[in-house]
Amino acid sequence: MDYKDSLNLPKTDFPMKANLPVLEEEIIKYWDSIDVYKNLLKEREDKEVYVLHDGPPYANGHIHIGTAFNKILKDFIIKYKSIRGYKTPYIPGWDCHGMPIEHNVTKELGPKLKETSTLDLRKKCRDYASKFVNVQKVEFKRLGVFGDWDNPYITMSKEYEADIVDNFGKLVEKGFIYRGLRPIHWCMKCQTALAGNEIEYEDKESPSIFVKFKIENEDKFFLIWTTTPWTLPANVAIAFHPDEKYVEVETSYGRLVMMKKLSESVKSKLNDEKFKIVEETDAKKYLDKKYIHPIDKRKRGKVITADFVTTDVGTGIVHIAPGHGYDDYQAGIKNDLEIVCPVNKEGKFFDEVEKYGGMNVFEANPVIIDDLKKEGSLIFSESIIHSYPVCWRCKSELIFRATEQWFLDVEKNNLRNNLLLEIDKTTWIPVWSKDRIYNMVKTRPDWCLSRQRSWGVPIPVFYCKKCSTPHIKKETIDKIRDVISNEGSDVWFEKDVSYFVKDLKCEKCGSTEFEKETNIFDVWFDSSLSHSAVVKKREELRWPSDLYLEAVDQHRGWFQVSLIVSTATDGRAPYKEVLTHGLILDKNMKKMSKSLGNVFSPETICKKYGAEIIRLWFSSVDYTSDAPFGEELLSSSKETYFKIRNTIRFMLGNLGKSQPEDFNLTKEELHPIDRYILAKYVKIRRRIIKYYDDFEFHKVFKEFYAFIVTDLSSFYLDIVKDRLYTYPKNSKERKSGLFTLYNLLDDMLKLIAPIIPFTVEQAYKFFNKKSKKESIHFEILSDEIYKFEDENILKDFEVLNLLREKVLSQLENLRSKNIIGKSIEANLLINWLNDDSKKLLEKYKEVLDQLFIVSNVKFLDNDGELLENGENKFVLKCEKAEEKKCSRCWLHLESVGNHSDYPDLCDKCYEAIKMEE
RNA sequence: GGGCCUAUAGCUCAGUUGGUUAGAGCGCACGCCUGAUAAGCGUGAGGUGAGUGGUUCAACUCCACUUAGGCCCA
Repeated sequence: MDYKDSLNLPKTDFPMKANLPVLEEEIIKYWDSIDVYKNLLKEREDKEVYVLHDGPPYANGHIHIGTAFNKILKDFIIKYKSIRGYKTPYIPGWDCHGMPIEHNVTKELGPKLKETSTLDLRKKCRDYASKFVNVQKVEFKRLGVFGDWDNPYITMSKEYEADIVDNFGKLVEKGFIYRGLRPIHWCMKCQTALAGNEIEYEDKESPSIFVKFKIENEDKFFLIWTTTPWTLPANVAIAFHPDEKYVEVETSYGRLVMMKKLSESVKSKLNDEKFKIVEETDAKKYLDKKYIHPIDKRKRGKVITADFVTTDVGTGIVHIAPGHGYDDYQAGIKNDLEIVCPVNKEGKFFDEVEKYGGMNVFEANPVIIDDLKKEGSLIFSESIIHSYPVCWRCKSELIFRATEQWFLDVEKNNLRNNLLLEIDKTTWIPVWSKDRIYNMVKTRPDWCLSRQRSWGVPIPVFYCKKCSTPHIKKETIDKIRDVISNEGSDVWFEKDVSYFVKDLKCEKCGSTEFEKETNIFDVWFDSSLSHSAVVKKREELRWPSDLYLEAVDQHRGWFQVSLIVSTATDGRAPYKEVLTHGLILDKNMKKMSKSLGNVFSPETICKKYGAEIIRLWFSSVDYTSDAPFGEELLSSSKETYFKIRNTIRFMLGNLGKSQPEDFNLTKEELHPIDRYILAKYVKIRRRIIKYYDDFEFHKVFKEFYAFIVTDLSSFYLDIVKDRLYTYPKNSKERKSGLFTLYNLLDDMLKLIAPIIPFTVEQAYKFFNKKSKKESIHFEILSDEIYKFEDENILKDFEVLNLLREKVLSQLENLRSKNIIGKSIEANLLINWLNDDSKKLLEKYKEVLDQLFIVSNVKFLDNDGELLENGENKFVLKCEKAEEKKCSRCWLHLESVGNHSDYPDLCDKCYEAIKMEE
């Protein structure tokens, strides 16, 4: 007879197949329909606030896997903190101004650019940014990220722009802002200054030349080395290394001074038979000497020392042009040199420059070399390949060019030291990231705030039309701020000076005619102020933030600029803790790039696999270093997901339609194996909570998944299913199992909710719970489950599990000999050899057959395998069960045949059948 | 060229202050079950710890260098 229908087999509508791409879309619609973000905050109204402030991605293009990684990591934290009972407002933001957008818009315009007014261009940029804000918003939401998507912060909003101007005013008032002439990277094609992060390096071929500079009133020459001949017209000095030895050498070209260490290399390059060292000296000997300028023979140059002088290539003496190099500039400041910059914004020499006026600097290179050759001062020339800065957008080669710019002075008011102190006070995860940003801040130059562009917030300064003196006053800036706060920053390009401020008078010349600054702020200045424009302004947030979380490149970027402005204006860091994650690389740990074709869009993956699969993968990798990503890797994530999902489904299926009140038991009434699995779970859960608190998601993932696989699927669930299927429906044994499943599932769903929010939401719908909420994410993960803590039972099971291992291996042995198939076809003969073992076996004698999933466990002397572990000593042996098989539970038991109305049933199954009749 | 980081099985990760034979899960191979079934269970094979050298009785672990890769800066 087939008793299958009399069993309590699992039954649930929670589907085995997830069909995540569709399911997720549906759940997102559901979340929208219940306004999950707002109502979650409402649920936590009176709770402590946790502020994770979102760093704004750039509103340019679709999101990529790296952006997704960052947002999902943030979402892990937001959802975890929330389910632990914090109120977690999360305001996503977008960085909207800046060069890349303007560049793209400019490119789209093509030749039409010339007819486009600044205002029109800005309008197009604004539309462009808006478009991608909306695109990315949808893409982020699709990943399951909770946030205030209806009210994000947008750096091009009026309020935000006004706040930028406001903070600039504060910085001006405190004296941090100055206007200075300084060499900066200059793109002559884009005609703009570039910030450090807008520069790339490429290999370039440059001339490398040795030029002799005649020492004044002596028949000797300094032999200098340079790779930028075009900077020679701007030469004002030459530099020796302070600690190196120098030599004077007789050559066919006269008596030359050079570094001793490099003289051999110079000799071989010159291939000069006359080459002969005649005197050994050092830099000091030449410091008060002058030399005749290589281009303008009327001028005289100075001799200085500098430690940046290269000692392994060249001649050991370098020419210094403070207007055309950063090191040179620093040396110039130190030695009080003139900053000469005879090059215009198109990269051409000023017309006044003799011979080379109007010539492009790179075109001038060969001409200058030729001239030097003609007059005999060039004594060697070759080509070298070196890495050279290029513009990040147009890829054309950059030059250093001294121009007037607005700067933020990092030394003012002891700012640099304060930054370092603030870095020290902040918690950095991982710890090394503190050293990284510390070293960067320690050596960083002043911040060049101005950009010669259109798409950005204008620098609120006026210039006297007559004498060009800048008018930069807090009161004026505040007035400009008020106008922008009402009308947006476009107004700067629309209206005259008088619209912003009346009765202005030049402090210097008394003129009342002014014009507006045409430069805009570096886009990093915009995002640096989100701590003010967002965290301080939004009432649901609290300043300073608890956490900033961005990729490792933001040590130079957002982490640093935010720290600078916040410390300058508010005297402290805008964050208490900073988490840095690595980047997503391809499966071979190579950088992703379009040209290599190894780029994945999150959208495609969501469509094919689902966001949960990406989330699961992200949770499994250690984000402190870079992580690989590729479609192949996703398949392991997929397997993992199915295992978790199926385990949840099995638990839901066994709980079926039963309600919690159907199996209300006390801890003491529980089956020992149930008490054990709960105790085991508690132990693992404590660790998981700690990992969450430390933001170590890959450990959360690992512990959780290992529990699912090792403790639940292959151990507990495999054991308990016999009890759930075959025991009388209302038996205590069965209730105990249901009670356990219920408590485990209830806690586990909440525990893993931050990682796979969609799946737990779906499971929650099929889960019969008392007092259910609209969403599982409204629930709070309390520590109530810790009441099942039980160290003693864990200790007992350490030994029992060793026994189980032995039993399994013996069963496998029988199976390989075709004596048994499944394990319940066998019996275990076991005996103790000492008191501890006896106690243990007697304590659990009722459940050992279940634990080992065999038909009978018999305490008999036997000739089996010896197991010795610490205080315990057993001998055990498995053999085929010869008892009759119960047709219902399939166990081989003595009691089969006891009941004449059901001769093929054991006692327990007989009882179960009778109760149902 | 400088600062910081990474390197343990095919994959993702563990490995306490240096101390037995370097662990886990997945994947893979083989077997079992067919009452979780596009599931479940068991067993097994996989490692020159990136490389070289050093410190030590003892190094995956500490030090130096090298290689490969990443970020940032020049």
